This record gives sequence, structure tokens and C-alpha cells, in this order.
Amino acid sequence: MTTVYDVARVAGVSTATVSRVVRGSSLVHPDTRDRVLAVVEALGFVPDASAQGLSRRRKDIIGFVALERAAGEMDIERGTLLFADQIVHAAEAVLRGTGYSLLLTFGGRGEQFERRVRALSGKVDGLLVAEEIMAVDDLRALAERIPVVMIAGRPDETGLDVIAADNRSGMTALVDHLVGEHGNRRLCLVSGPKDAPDATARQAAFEAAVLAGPGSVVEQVIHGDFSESSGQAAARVLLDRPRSASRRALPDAVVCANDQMAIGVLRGLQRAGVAIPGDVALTGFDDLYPSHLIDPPLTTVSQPVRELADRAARRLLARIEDRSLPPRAEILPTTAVIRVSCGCPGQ
Amino acid sequence: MTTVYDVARVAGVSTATVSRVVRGSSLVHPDTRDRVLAVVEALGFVPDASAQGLSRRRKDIIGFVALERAAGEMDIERGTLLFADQIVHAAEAVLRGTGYSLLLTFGGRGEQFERRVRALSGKVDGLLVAEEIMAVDDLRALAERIPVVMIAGRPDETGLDVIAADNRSGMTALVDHLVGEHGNRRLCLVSGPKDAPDATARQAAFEAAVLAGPGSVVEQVIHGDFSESSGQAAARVLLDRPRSASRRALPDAVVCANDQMAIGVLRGLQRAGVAIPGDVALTGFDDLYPSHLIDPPLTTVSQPVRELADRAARRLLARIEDRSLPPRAEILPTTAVIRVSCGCPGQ
DNA sequence: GGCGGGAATGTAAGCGGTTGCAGGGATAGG
DNA sequence: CCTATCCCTGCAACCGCTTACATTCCCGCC
Repeated sequence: MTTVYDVARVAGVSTATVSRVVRGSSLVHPDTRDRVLAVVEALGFVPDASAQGLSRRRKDIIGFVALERAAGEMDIERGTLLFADQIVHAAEAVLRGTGYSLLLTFGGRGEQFERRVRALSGKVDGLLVAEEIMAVDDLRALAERIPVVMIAGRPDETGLDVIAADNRSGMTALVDHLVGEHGNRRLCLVSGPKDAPDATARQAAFEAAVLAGPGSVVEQVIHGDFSESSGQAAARVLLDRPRSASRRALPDAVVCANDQMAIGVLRGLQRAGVAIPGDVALTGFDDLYPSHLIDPPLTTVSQPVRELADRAARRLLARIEDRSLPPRAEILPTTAVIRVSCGCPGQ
Repeated sequence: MTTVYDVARVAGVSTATVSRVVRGSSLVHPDTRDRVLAVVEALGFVPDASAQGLSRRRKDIIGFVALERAAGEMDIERGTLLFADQIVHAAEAVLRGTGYSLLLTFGGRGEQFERRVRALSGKVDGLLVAEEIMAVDDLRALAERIPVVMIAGRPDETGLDVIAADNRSGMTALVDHLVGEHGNRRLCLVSGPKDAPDATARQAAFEAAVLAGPGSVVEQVIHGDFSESSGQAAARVLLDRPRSASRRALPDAVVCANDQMAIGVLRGLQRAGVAIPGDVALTGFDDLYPSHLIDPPLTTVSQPVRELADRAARRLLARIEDRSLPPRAEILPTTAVIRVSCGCPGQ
């Protein structure tokens, strides 16, 4: 491996000069610079990042930690671009121009994982943490050593930088659309697990929005687990509802707390001969699924994933520059994406 | 930032001992070890990876370089798990147990990109390079400095380690299925660009397999560009074919060189009232799309992406251990994934 | 001619770990 | 009681690059 010493010797200068040339310092005579550069090229010299990092106290690497889907989920998710992947791409794009690189680790809670993140923290200048992957205490401990920015965590009083999306705005817009544009009155929600923060936030927003609508009512809330199969189960529940004189069996619209469950509901209802959106309007949440493959295209709420990652990366870089920045929670709005499953015409 | 010196001082030992404890060396008295460990914990000491890297001549990081989809493609690809993402997950899974981390960079050919990869090479112990992202010469130059393993590149005489998939086996199995099981005789191929190695390989395999079939013929080859819209264009070409006494307008089966184009063809034909697979059998290639969202589920050829990445990662680790390993090209078979669009019953 | 000043370059001290080698203490054997 | 061994620890020299500070050299000007 060629080093600055090799280059210095061959070029007949000191290592200081080599370093200055390589790092692009201005205080080098053009002739010298050219000579050194030629030698660098000839010898194929690439500075060792460890040595640079040690000397400059900066590694030019930032870490990204996210949940790995379990092996079981893998098949379910097969073919879908995950939240984490989108974040990776967006964050990498920000870093691209800066000389920083992205180091990543996936995993889930657990002793082993904490250890890995800890080791990881020695390799990076800052950490991007997606979702609620670690206990808040561990996060705080981490944040004391290196800058940490959370993506999509609960923007609570952790005292950490957080960039998150607001479940409310999109859900409200969605319900307004369903009620206002399409005149739906009797709405059902297929919610997530009761202990999932996102699920409860979406449910609260849903209920508030329906309550605010002219004459609209929450007819039923069914709890799923965010999986497609739990969506199918929800469909069965809907289909089994007794029809009475005062109400038809199916509601006007079914709002789901994520896209996967919406797909499940869609499949379940379609299989029973229910037309979507003809008989029932249906919506999802997240906009992670490739909606153009679904028939009908799914009306949903879009999380600004790339924007989230983009801002988080920038925030982290800023914090690395200036460790004393006050931590801040930044909340981005979600938006309703109107496609066809709500009853709107295509295209 | 606490260092080994801090720990040593507090624990009343030398830095050597601290280092030995942290690295898990056996030559430390249990009592000493416990004392040091306690201090490490109390002080929240995490060894600096740069210093370790410099000293041990190993960074415990491997790099991954892949093509970034252009901004334009982004929308088309929206919601699909990309080749690169799958590789990232698989490679990371291999590394997870080893103490190595994955550092990644996306990009495309171009001066700027070469530079970035070069700088990257100073940060890692080895490089995983996906697809033909760099000129072979640049790759060779890289490989002279650090271990490099290519994923899915052409397994030609580059003298580099390559792990690639074989287009032939899957395509052959697919055509055999179409011809043998479903009795299709008149087949069309929607191929890729003429200068794309994968496209030509798939086309050659297709033609050979059809030729080998009992009475089967290649009725037409249409060239697309791997995009969904080019698939739609291909559908138009198929629909415009003159029908004559000797042949119906549509072929028995349309084989596509990737899934995207297959989706395009599907949409185009369905829109014209053609039933898939009732009127025409249709197949894709890659199995990257979330086929369970498509109606009908797409019969296609599966690239063993995760297996590719898994082996590449292992190979790279092996090469890092022993730089003198002879380079080897490893070719994995592709397999036909029979779903519904070929005419088979679902589930 | 002498001197202040600025530009270009060199010297060398770190940066924070790791590890070969040496030292010291305790135990066992002579 | 002396010495050979075996453990356990410490000393100190790197690893390769950066950078504060020192040095040298060249101008220009009084």
C-alpha cells in the first residue's frame, strides 16, 4: 500500500506538502502541486481513511440504523421498496456531494443489536436512527457521545433531534375528501395494533375528522396488525356484519391504517364480489406500495419519506459541524394522494 | 471522548491491558478484566475505529457500489424493491455476524463517480461492485489495491471475482414450460436493447429453447428498452399485427425480457380486451416486482439476487483474509417461477 | 545593503489504539 | 535457598496522515 511517505520520497517533497496537495490546500506552488499530483497518479496513491480519521478527528462517515424485516416478513414484503430503503437512497443522495459516506446496519431490538450499534458508533461521525428501534435511554446514551438524529420516531420529549411525519394532516385531508367529495357518511377504520403509536395517532385523526364532517359517523373500528392478512380478516368482519333495516351491511368507505391492510381488505372484498370503489370506497396509508400495479389504484396518504430522510441527513450534518445546536423536532405534513379506490376517476 | 488512556488511568492499568480486555484477549487476569470492564462501562468507552483501523490495518468495513436509478426512473420504479436494495440487505445480513459493516455509494458512470469510488476505497477493506457500473480498466486498477468482487457483471476474462446469474437456465425452463405444459407454439419475445448483454443473453436462450421445442417457432422479436412504457408499445405492435388465414393476429405466448415490460404488455393487451392468460400467455423476467399485487400473478424467471449477494459477500470476506486466492467466476442458475400468467391455475 | 514581509516548504508532535518484547512476581523444582 | 517457568502487565514503538510552528527564500523598499 503506498503512503504519503512514498509519494513524498518520489516527488522529492515532504509529507506535509503531499498532504496539502491531496487535501487541496492553497499554500502549494502550482509546479509542486503538479509534480506531486503526477506522482500520486503514477503510484495510485489513495489516502488511508483510518489515518485521516484519526488525525482529523473526523471519519467522514455517517451511520444509518434501521429495523430489518424479520425473515418471515421478507416474503410478504417481497418486491416492495421499504421505508428503510427509501431513506437510504435519500440520505445517500444528500451525502453524495459532501464527502461523507453512509454506513448501515439493520437489526431489531435485542442485546446483540445494542452492541452492534455501539460498535458502529465508533466508526461514524453521526447516526441516523430510523423509527423506534432502540430504547430511548440507549438512544440518549448514544447521543451523548455522537450526534444522533431520529427519523420518524415519536417527537416526544427525548431531547433529541427528530424528523417525523404528522399522521394527522393527511388523514384529515383524506377523510374530508371521502366525506366532502364523495358524500360518504358511514365510515369504518381498519386500524393497527392498539399499542402502536402510529396506529393510535391515525385512529385519533380519523375519528376527529369524521366527527367534524357533516353528518359522517364512525361506524366501526377493526384492529389489525398492519399485515395484509389482517386486512383480509377485516374484510371478513365487514362482510359478516348483519344487515338491518336501518343500515346496509357495508359502510360507505373503509379507511385503512396502512397500505398492506388496504390491499388485504381489497382482495377480501373483491373476492366476495364487492366492487371497489363502486360499492365501497377504500383507502390506505403510507403510499409505499407500487400503487400502479394495484387495480384499482389505491387512494392513500403519502408519507414524505424522502423528504424526511433528506432533512434528517442535513440536520445531522449541521449537528456534526456544530455540536451545540439545540435539538429540535421537525414535523412534516403527510398528504392525501387521490387515486381511484376512493371513487375518483382514474388518471 | 473517552479513550483507552482514560480507562487505563481510572482502572489503574496500562493501555495495553485495556486494549487486551476490550479486544477479548485471553491473557488477562479475570479480576483485572472485570475491573477494566467496569470502568469501560462507567465511562462509556467505545474504541475509536479510526485508531483501531490504523493500528490493525483493518477497518472492518466493506463497501458496496451500485447504480443509482436516475431521477427520472425513480417514479417509474417507485415502490419497487430494486436489485441493489435486495443486495444491500443480503450482504448486510452476511456481514452482521462478522463485525464488518457495509458502506455504500450509489452513482453512475462518470468522472465524478470514479473519484468517489476511489475515495471510498480508502475507507474500506474490500469492495462489492454491482453490475457493470465501472469500466473494466478502472475495476482492475481498484482490484490491485483492495479486494473487489463483482455481482452480476459479465463473467468474462476480467480476472476478477464475479458472482453472476445465468440467464439461460431459467429462460429455457420457462420456454419448456410454455411449450411443453401449455402447448404454446407461436411465441413472441419482447427483448431489451440490442446492446444490453442481459438482453442478448436472454434472447439467445429464448431462441435456442424455442428452436429445441417440438414444433414451436419464434414468431416475432420486438425490442424494448426494459421500461414499462416500452412494454405498452410492444403490446400495440402485437395488436396491430395483420391477421391472416394462416395465422391469428396474436401469438400463443409473449415472453418478456424483464418484468417491467411484461407489466406494460399486460396493461396494453388487457386494455384492448385481450385476456391474460386466456387468450395469450405472458411471462416476465427478474421476479423483482411484487407479483402478488399483479392480476394475474406473473409467471417469470427468478434471479437469485439474495444468493448472489450472499455468496459475493462471503467471497469478499474470504479474499480479505487471503489476498492470494485465485479469482473465480461463479454462475448461479436462474429458475422459472410458475404463477398464473402462463396459463397455470392460481395458488 | 539591510530589513520587513509573504509565500512555499519542512519538521515533528500528535491522533488513539495495538502488540512485540521485556519485566516482575509467584510457584515449583532442584 | 536459588533458579527455571509461567502468568500477567507494562513499556514504547509503530500505524499513516494532518497541521501548528519553524525555517528558508525571494522580493521590494527604505
